Amino acid sequence: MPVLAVFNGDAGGNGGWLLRLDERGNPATGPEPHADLIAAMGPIEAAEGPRWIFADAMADYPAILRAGLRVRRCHDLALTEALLQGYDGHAGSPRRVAAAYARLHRLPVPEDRPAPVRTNQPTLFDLARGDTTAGVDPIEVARSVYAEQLRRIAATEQPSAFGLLVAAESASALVAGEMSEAGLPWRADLHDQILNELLGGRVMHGARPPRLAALADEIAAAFPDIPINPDSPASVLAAFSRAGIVLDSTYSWVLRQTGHPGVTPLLAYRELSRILSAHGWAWRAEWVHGGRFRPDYVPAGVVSGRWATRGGGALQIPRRLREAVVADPGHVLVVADAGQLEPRVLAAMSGDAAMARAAGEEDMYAALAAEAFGGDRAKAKVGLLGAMYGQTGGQAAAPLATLRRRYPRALDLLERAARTGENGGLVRTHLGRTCPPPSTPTNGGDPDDSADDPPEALADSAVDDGQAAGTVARTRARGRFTRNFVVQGTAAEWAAAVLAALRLRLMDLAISTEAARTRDGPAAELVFFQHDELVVHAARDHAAAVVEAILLAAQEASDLLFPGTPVRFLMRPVVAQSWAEGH
DNA sequence: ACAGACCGCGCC
DNA sequence: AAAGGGCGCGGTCTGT
Repeated sequence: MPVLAVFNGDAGGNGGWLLRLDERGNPATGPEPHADLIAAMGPIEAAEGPRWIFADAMADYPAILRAGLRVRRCHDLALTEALLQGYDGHAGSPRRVAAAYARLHRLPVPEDRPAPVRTNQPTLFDLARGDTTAGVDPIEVARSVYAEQLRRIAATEQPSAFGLLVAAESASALVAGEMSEAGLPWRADLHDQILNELLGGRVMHGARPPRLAALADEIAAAFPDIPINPDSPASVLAAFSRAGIVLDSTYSWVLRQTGHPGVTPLLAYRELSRILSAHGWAWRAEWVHGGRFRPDYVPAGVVSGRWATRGGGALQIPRRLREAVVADPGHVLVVADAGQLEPRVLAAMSGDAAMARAAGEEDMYAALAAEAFGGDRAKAKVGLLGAMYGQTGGQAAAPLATLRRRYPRALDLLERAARTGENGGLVRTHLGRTCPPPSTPTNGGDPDDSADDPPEALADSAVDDGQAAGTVARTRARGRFTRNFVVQGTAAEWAAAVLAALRLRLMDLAISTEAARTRDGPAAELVFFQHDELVVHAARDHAAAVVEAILLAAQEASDLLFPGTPVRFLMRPVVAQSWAEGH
């Protein structure tokens, strides 16, 4: 039986209401006010483990965690609303929905609670548009939104798939809260060691560390006729131009082609400078505390459903620095990443039997190569990646033609998605996440109101027109976006399902072991997730159980999304002391 | 002085 | 040899 938990949002208070619902979202009892909502939730979680309905788990769950409670399941109204609005062709901006919930939380609850009114309650969408009326009851609004969401989910083309998406998305919000609370183990001493080794030591704020200073001198020496600031692309372009080399960008691969002696120190400078500014001492002072790096995860922060983070650059930690991520004494890190996830997803979702056969192998690219590319693995890989990203020319062109001939169903899925996008249409992932509508030049960057605008169609007859060239380029870009969306988004769904399954298994592991929560911390907990890779921090004794849990979670996710598929989704857990070791 | 665009690159 | 998806971030540069 689902239980709606609404915090009343008063400053710093823990008060709120619980309302038990039936499976259609109708009230099963009256709302219960609680001065300490979390204290009231604890026994219910222990006894029943219900699906909690939260207005916005990303806002509500941290306080619950701080109070020492973890819940097994939830339905997140905000994330679900964004999914449903997206499904209906609206932009479904999570920001708008979040704002609606902030407003919902601020609504005063009528002292004399009226009998629940079934009509005239504003929907969340109304709230999001600011159409609220005074005197509405936030508990009843949340309840009716939930009931309405159940109805809308049931009305989708594939209700069970969409329901799975909602469950996985909601679970992601719980995982994100738990991972932020746990934090990624980060050894400051090792981080220092690496930085010192790379940069030659730490200097006063603002000055260049020795290695960077030396490289800057080398660069200057290579361009004797003109002062050069290696941090400024414009200055670099000017320096090369003075040396007789005219470039239109300073991308590393462009620079490398020049063969100029200044290139080697310049690229080395940029690489080190980036580590210093993005993940150096200043970064650590801001983001690492008590031996833990705690980024703010934003599940579904990317339109494709991938996670984003706010601050801390958590999804861009340079490989070199991963040596500083080391398990606590008596613990291990279990690192697992999904190998070749996106091409396997394509094989499974397209139902292309030949490609699925290749995806049943350990190395899918090698299998494709053996079957269709005379054993040339690189060709198979570049062709398939090009197909998923929308590359048409260059070295991908020839392999693409081969792929289209040998794996027509898989390629057809991609090309249909691209065409739909080019024609202004919307595409969906395997579970039903819908891409945002195209933005139009008239409304600039805000796609929120563009759902009814006429699509930009690809007009071949207008290609000659210089004015239309920009439109054609935008249209093609839209096609590449929708083409990639279906694969990237479905991969994100598989990964979210793995996370959801794994966190339940890890909770069970904690419960079943005596050392569920010793002074050394929990038996095992998720501490990092990045698109197709996860890290579990576990007491050494539980390493084997965690490995098993990861394998089972991956299998569970595959069975949920693609029952019976011959495609193998590889998730290879490695037990290691440091993240770097774990691959 | 501050905001926003652009750049180049880190990760997937 | 050199075209194509999604992000976040810190730096420079431009405009106000």
